[in-house]
Amino acid sequence: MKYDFKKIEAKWQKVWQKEKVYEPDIKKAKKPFYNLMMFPYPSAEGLHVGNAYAFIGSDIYGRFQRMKGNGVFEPIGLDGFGIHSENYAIKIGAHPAEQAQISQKRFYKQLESIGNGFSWNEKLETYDPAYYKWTQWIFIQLFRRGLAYRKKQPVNWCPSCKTVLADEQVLQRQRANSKGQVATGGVCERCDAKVIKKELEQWFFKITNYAEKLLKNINPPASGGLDWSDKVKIAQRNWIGKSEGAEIDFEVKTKEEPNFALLHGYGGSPSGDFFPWLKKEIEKHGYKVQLPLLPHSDKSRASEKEDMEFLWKKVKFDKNTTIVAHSLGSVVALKALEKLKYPIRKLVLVGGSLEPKFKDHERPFSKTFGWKFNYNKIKTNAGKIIILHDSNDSIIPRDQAVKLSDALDGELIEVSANRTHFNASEEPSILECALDKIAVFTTRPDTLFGATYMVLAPEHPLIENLESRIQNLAEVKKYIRKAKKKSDEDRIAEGKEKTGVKLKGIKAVNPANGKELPVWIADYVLTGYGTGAIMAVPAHDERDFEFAKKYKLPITQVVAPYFFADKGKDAIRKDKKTIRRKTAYSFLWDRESSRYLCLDWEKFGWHSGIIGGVEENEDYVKAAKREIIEETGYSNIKFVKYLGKEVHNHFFAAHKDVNRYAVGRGMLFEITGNKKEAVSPDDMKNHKPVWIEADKMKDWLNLGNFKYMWEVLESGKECFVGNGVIVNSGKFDGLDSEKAKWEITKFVGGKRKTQYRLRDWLISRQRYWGPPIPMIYCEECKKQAQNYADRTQTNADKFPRKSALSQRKSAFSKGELGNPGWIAVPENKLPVKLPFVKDFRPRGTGKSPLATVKSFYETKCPKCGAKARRETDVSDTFLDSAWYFLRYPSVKIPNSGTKSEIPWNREITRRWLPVDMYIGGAEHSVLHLLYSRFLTMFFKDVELVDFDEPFSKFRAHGLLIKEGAKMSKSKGNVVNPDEYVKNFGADTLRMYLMFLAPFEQGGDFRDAGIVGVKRFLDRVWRFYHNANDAKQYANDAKELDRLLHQTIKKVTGDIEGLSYNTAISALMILLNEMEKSQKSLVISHLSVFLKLLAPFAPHLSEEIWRNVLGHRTSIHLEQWPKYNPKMLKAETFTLVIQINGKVRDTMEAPTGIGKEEAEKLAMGGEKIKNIVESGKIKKIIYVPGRLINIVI
RNA sequence: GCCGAAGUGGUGAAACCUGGCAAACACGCAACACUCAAAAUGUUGUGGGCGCAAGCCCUUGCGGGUUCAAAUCCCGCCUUCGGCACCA
Repeated sequence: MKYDFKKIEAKWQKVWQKEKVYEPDIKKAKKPFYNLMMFPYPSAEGLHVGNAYAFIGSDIYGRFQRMKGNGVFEPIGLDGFGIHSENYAIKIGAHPAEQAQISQKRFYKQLESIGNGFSWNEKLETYDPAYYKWTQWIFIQLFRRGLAYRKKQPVNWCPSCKTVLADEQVLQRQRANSKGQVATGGVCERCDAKVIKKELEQWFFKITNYAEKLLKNINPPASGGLDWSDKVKIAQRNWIGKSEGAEIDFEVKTKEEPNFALLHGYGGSPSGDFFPWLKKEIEKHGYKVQLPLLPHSDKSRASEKEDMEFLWKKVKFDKNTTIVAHSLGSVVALKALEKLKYPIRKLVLVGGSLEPKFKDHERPFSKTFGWKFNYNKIKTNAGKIIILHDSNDSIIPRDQAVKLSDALDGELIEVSANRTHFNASEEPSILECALDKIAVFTTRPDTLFGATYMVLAPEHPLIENLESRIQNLAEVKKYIRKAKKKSDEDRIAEGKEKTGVKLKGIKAVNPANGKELPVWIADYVLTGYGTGAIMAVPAHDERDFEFAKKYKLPITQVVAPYFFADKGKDAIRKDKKTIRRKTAYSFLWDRESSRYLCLDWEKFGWHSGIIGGVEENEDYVKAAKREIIEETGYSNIKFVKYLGKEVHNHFFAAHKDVNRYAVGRGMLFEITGNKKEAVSPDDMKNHKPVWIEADKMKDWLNLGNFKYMWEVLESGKECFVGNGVIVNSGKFDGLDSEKAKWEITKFVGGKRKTQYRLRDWLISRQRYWGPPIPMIYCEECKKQAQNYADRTQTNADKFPRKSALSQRKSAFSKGELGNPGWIAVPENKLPVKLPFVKDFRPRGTGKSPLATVKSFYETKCPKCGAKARRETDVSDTFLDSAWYFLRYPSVKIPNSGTKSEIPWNREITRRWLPVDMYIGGAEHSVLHLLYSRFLTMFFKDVELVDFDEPFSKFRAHGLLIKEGAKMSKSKGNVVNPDEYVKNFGADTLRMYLMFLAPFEQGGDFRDAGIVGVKRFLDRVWRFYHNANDAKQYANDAKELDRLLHQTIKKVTGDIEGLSYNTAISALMILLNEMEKSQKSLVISHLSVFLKLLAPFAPHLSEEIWRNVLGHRTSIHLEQWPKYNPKMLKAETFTLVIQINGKVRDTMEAPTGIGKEEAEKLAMGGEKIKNIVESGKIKKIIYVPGRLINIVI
């Protein structure tokens, strides 16, 4: 009988579907096991063999788990919404909606043909409105809770295709520029044009809110944590990129110094509240302060006229004036600004109010201070405006502060004052607002004293505020414009060379030492990270060093490499005193022979360069020169360069019998002639000069400081980024730099801060083929929302809930308040269906093609009914796939048991999730998995699920290549699985793919190899048809039994570890043996082998199981064989006999023998006897059950 | 530059976690059997060198170390592949 795989495979695929072999009872399944494989995005070219490879590997695992008695759920679906599918449609000139239907059909057919045990009942497609309805719903949930927001952000733009590109569509290319520097740059996937940046306003998800949790959960306590491969965990950890450091404020100084006018409040005075303190603090900075006693301090006299007349007469305002006004003083300040004929520098309103509405206060003001203002006038005159509000203010309600900031377009800063309404005698937040500051994030606050300049990102907001005081504004603006538009291609032209422009007229003050620093803007500082500004410490940061060198900025060392002997012969001795000495270290170079003159301190075991003390009237170079001549005699020498900066070395100097603390510098000298002086024998006493070859230096030198200097010489890296001892930092000198970090931070009033590299998730795509973002923009609601807008994010929750304001606030969700004008589509109006647009191709406008469909975007505001406009962007494909695993089990089950409709059934979700085994491509180990984890955490927080990690176990499959090269259409080496299914059968293809290499490693598909597996299956087929009467034979074959049990053990373990290749090889070995010993077969051998084979070759094994062995039910529902540990052991083993670790003989020995018996056995052999006789036995090692090693 | 993975026959690979006969299992190749012949199938052989042979020597990218014993553990280097890339 012939193995007719075509017939067999088609037959069983149908039967399986009919018998629902692979469909667990979703509601009741016992031991539910969710076996998930990342769903593919389909193209009409059909299933790639890489997809097949991954799916088969996942399926084998699922089948194995099913036979282990689990209710396995193995769903399948298509990720056909999004950019990949759209691009494919563009390429072949089809419409994605129509193409999706064609691709879907083909894909499902192909997926069926490879024989996977899918639950076909639960399939889903991301472009199905029934699915993306929920994708939109999820967007709305995030929006409501303030986790979806709008922000301007540069996007990738292809000027040739005139379209926005997703990051994945930008290919990184390495190119060399004209200078020969190599850099990478982005080019368009489709047309190869250089990609530039363009700014657009987009939707983002605040994944950064979960940064810490995303990081922490990766490395959970042993109890039920994430079983993921380390590689993926590390990749995620790097992506999140946590770093701890400090935020430190630098004060900004301009040529024209500011002066201050402090205006107290009602009933206050220059000696009340924080005013005396504030005046003193500002004066400390050397600025002039005016602090008048205003007429309104006397309640009865409060009036506009009087206050104003007083101000004009007594207080001087100019363009450098900063007004700080407290409480009712704010009203006076505003009126003054309205009348002023020129703008001032800055206005700080502390606990101020727009209208004379003071809570719980008697109000003589209504008549005297019921003023009206011309806000536009005030805005232009006030310069920068800051509204400082105390979140616990008992006098000024918060809505007043919000209104004030709205009316004036001011920056609202909400803090917790030391006393309510800023009534304490010291209020540091006021000082911070009054002075101009640049906040900086650094992980090295210990190097603060070495900050010699400051750099702002080109987009830094402060630049705008300082505009009037920047003397080279035109140049600066030009740089900013260029930087913003800068494409990666431009970067290539520049190499990685840093560029920047100095802000002339602007200085910053180093808070550690009060020194004035120049301020630069440069695009090597990124807007999106930290505060968008850095303190530059060129001596200890390579980037800053490079920049400082290019622009000739000062470099100050503040950390010295520190070498401290705490053990060994040079260890500090407590009984000796420590002598500090300035020391010159040098290497003398002989260019011709490429050797260096060093010192060998034979008695002390030191290998060093030339060492010498620096005398009072000498500098390092002079001292080194003198020392070289004294100690080596060479006098024709020339100084070449310093090797790094100061180095500290603390050790016990045996030759002088003291502890020495040497502070020194390394230098390189070169020999210029062969003149040599005599060296006094006294100088030769402790050490003698030796010449060392350049390539030996690294190994020869054995003192830390010299090793370091040699490294500097070799690498040319003068910048020291390591830890060490603090120098040039005032009272912190001598401290360990690691310890100094937080002491210096504290000293300058900095804050400890944790930064993450992770950025918020950009959701908007200006494309067609995706779920429309379910948002509507309404001008009417914008005004409403702004009135109550919560401008501050930090203290929003502190605000008392019971107040009338918060009740009114509840009319708007957090998202609506944070994004005034944006209203979510009501849930019962979902889905927002993607309209059919004939010309769906991306436009050159930076807008989605949906923006051309009037009937789509013209709508009414669901909140107020006014005319409104729908969002026309669609969401990122990653959003579709970030939650599909939650949907699968609930696809066919309408939700139940919950009040409001949600995308999944809670009970079923509880039963099936988290996913027990998730297999997918390594290329998704960062983004897809991170996004899925983020959404799951969010769902947990809003109580939609009760777990916060979606995938308990994840493994990445390897990449399948063809004949040693990546498969690609341009190479014409793409393998079409259909062909192989047709020619060899699905079972053969399955086994071949898995046999190639470990599943997690990936394999090399070579046509030649597949026949081996085909032969194997042919042999299985023939074997079973010939061995039909095996049951006649007695069970007398111990050897075969043992192999059978060993194979069960091996295959079981290998499948668990995804080592399918070795599992298959074990099956081959077993078949070989069974064929050889047909006579000793029993029926149990036949079933066991077949069951072990079943996950790999499901059709063949099913056919034999039912039609040859005569079973009625599917083999795939059978119990997985168990091995008997007792059956694994043999009665004899091969004793390996080694002489000196080399195998000389082997012999069969009974399993349990001890050392003596083994020895006797070994010596018994002629061969061994001969060898042993020639020498004396030193030692005998016996490894029970394995070998004996005789050492002679 | 940083992070990660990997280097073993003509080829895919196994043994690496847990040190103990390196190359399992397959492909390919060679010879033989069956055949008029071929295909298919089967049998045998197949890391390299020396040898008629028994046997001996060498061999897991390179160099060192630990050990009775190293592909396996440790240190240093080289090469290839993958990811990130001015993250202060």
